[in-house]
Amino acid sequence: MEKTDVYIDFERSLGPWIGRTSKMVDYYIQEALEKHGLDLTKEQMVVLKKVNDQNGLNQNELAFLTYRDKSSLARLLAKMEKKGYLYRQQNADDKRINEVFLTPMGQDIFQECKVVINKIIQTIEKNIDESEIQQMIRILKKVQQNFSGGLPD
Amino acid sequence: MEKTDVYIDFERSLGPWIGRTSKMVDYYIQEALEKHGLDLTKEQMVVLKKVNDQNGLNQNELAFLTYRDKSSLARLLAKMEKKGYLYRQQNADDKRINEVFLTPMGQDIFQECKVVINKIIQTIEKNIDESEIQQMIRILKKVQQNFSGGLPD
DNA sequence: CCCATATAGTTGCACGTGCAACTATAGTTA
DNA sequence: TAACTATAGTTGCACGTGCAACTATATGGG
Repeated sequence: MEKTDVYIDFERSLGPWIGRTSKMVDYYIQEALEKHGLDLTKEQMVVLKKVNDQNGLNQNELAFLTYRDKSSLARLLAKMEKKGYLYRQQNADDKRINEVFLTPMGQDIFQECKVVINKIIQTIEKNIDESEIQQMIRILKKVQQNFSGGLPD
Repeated sequence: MEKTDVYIDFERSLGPWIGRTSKMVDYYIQEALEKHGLDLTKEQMVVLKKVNDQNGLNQNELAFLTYRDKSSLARLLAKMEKKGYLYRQQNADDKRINEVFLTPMGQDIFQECKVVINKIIQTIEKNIDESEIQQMIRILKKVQQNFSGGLPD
């Protein structure tokens, strides 16, 4: 390679490491959910947890809080509603709004889910001490801030 | 919340931070590619780079090296072949094998791509010094190792 | 030589994604 | 009240994903 060539060392940079680790975390979560016999995807789990924590949120709020497009959220809700985990209730004052609630069945599923979530957290953070976790989160925040300014020209 | 309740603080744990940052990185890359007028997705870029670095890999190797299922890879290749970025050549000795090569057009696209990749690396790592990057990669490796043992019971 | 097994690649399926266009309702202003 | 605008949610589209079943070619043993 010539000196003037732009050297690409993407592998040694943060991006691919974050991406690959994220992918592994996702696989692990999916596997853990299946192993516990839960009929849930990782994405559905995130929505289930959010609805459990804050009952009655509308779809736009839920989409924002779970970092997805409102159309993606609508489709997740449709599937979870079909499985009987939650229901959408039209707001009487503003008929455009659907408020989302867990069914008793959804609440039960979430109780099971909590066990899995805790197991996941323990596995991810095994052999990593609290100071390292804080350090890591601090740097990840920096990375996120680096994108807030938009694209450089 | 009762003391006996399993407290879930997923938000303060590493998992969601890694996932969200990864998502932001992906959006950023996609945006950067579009802004440079490159008709490429982030995933196609990864494949393009790998084929550029190692010409003549077969599909299985390429799938392994880019961390995807061989079927996902096959579909990426089909799209990139259709756009004229690469071609697949059946191995004469073992007709099951396709070896993958960049076309001249694919090589040109990759040259453009390099500029974008370097811009991405710079943006991600802005205000983060080398020791922090090394620290981060060290912890991410630990997280990945935590999954290698399979699921705990 | 033939059959069983292994391997490379493809295809069908169900999942999730964002964007853009669309419907319906709400609110505001002439 | 009618018209314009904003907002919540849905739908079509193209993208990418893994798994399982499938085809075709290779290989090794009886």
